[in-house]
Amino acid sequence: MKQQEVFKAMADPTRRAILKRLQGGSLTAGEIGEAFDITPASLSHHFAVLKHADLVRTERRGQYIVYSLNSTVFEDLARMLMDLFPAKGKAGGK
Amino acid sequence: MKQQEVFKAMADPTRRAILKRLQGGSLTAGEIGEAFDITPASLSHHFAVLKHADLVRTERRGQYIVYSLNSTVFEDLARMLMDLFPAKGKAGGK
DNA sequence: GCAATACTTAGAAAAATATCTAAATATCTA
DNA sequence: TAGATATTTAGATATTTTTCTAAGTATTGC
Repeated sequence: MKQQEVFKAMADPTRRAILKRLQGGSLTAGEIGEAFDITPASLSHHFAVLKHADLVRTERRGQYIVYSLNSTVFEDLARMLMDLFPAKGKAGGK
Repeated sequence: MKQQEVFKAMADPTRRAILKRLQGGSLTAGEIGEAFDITPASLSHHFAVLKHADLVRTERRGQYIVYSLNSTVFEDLARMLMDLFPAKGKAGGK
């Protein structure tokens, strides 16, 4: 996991909202964009950041591009966080 | 939890390194600073961001100011992430 | 092939962030 | 109280990020 890229990606509220929209399942770029008051170009930039962080996956379907969540990275991130703070009850910790 | 503040705080590598240093226990601002090639003023700015996100707690001890982790927020953040991605195995999810 | 649709890339402007120097505040100790 | 140490605040500058407009690429359907 590229930690820096992932955290940077998560730091923007628009991007977090995009991820949230994808919770329900895959959507095309256009479908995602409907929810935001932002140009397609700006949206595309956000997609690029999310993709670079490997938080989303893409697949072309005809003239559409379909985005979906990459749950794996979320799991890694959550694990990383759990690792970052000292376990209070348990002995664990890397 | 102020989600936006927390994510923004975590997005900077220096701040994540500060948090990491605090895993071992409380440290004074100066002790933390030893590890970084950055002025006390800049460091202080990072402390302010971390404090604002409630990721660290402070306590004055004489002329020193002692910083320590606030594990609670890390737990909240980890939970939030688990919530953000669709549970694959379990049925859960808010 | 040509026009329409969906999306991305390039380049510029605006806004936010990180860093610095200088000065201020708080506390200790002589 | 004065001087030294620890840290923060203020204000300026440099860098990064977000957003936009305009132009480019890919695909569909006539």
